[in-house]
Amino acid sequence: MAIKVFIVDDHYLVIEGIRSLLQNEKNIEWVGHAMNAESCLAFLKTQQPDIILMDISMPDMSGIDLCREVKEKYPSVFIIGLSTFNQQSFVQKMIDNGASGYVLKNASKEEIMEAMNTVVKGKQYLSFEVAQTIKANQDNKIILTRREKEVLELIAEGMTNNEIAHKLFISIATVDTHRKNLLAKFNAKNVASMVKTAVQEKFI
Amino acid sequence: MAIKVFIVDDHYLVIEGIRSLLQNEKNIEWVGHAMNAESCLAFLKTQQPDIILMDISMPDMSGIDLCREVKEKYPSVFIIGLSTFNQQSFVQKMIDNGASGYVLKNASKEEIMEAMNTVVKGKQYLSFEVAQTIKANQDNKIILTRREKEVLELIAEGMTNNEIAHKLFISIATVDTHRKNLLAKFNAKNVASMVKTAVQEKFI
DNA sequence: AGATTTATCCCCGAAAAACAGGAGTTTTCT
DNA sequence: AGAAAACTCCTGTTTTTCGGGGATAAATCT
Repeated sequence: MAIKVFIVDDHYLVIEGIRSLLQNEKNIEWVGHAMNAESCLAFLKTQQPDIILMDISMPDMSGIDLCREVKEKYPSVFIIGLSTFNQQSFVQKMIDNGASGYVLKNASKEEIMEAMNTVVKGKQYLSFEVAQTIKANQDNKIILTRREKEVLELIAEGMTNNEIAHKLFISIATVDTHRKNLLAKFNAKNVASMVKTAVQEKFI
Repeated sequence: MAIKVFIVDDHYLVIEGIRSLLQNEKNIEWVGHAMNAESCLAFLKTQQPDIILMDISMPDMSGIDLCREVKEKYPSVFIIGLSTFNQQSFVQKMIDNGASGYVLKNASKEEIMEAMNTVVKGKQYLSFEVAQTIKANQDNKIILTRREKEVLELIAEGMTNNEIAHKLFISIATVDTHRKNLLAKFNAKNVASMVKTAVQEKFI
């Protein structure tokens, strides 16, 4: 029996690409597409595909949130994240929210087919590059505590230790300690370089 | 006579999408595709299309550079930038390097057709959203001098005024002045907030 | 229950940045 | 050639950061 595939992506070209790709595949049945989260949910009320290929960036709702919502309502539908961004945080969130796979948009036809055939069996599929990045990132990952994240953000807002202390109702000394620990964790010699990497690595 | 179209994009799905889209257009002739800059240049040695649809992000060379190279060697070929990113700096650079148009990947078939029909006449085509963003960005744009950019980058590297002064062979006082002017231009009260916006707005 | 992590607080002193305000010289544009 | 912009340098003062310490209570994990 053919695998029923649905796709959600606001990029018209990608939808066309997938459609064209799957056209000649016998064990794949294209059941439709949506260009935003809302119409995807509307479609699911009428029928459920076996697999949803889901972009992570959409106009009305992020794929991350849509993924959770779909999985809550229709647990039997398998979801494969589809994205240009090989970014560990996105992948992790998709998986956390119930996605079974993650494939980059520069994937080959074979890879996409393999991904679908894998997840439909209940297994997980991550494209090679994604798996690589995740592994690499997990090794040299900076882990911040809740409080440190708060302080980091306020520092990046341009607030002084004094101002942060008042805002968080803690002592200046405490803020200073957090600041020191942040600098150490980021291996930065001052806030300028710390904020730079923090923004680049999406901490802020 | 049909417009000869070539596409360079490392995203397989996008190539498939475009191909599928153009298939039924009578005045469009698909002459081929490449998935990286090198094979694009190789193709151009054998024949020149009327239009190249060019992704800005590619594995071996950025579309920005490829655009310049192609335009130098084959000035009669029109180039349309193709990207997911609606980012003013990219668009500007593509245009500066000789591109005649810029279209987002979530464009409709009609928009892409219009873009091609426009640029082939020698006119410029920017997709609506892109034009909007450019206009919006030009209004509240922070303009930095060469020296200020240098200093900004070194600040973000974590260097002190003293270190920067030595590196650039200027006085500490001068670095301090640049720093002051930078803070004023960014409307920031310290480097932390300045670096944050600088990174976010792609100055770094 | 014991160990680890997290969050809190404190001191000191040197270094650096931020703030204020002025001023001369060289490029660049018109 | 003249104006504007960019780059350069200066003196001071105040504020903030940064690099060392060390310490205690509470939460979390094993």
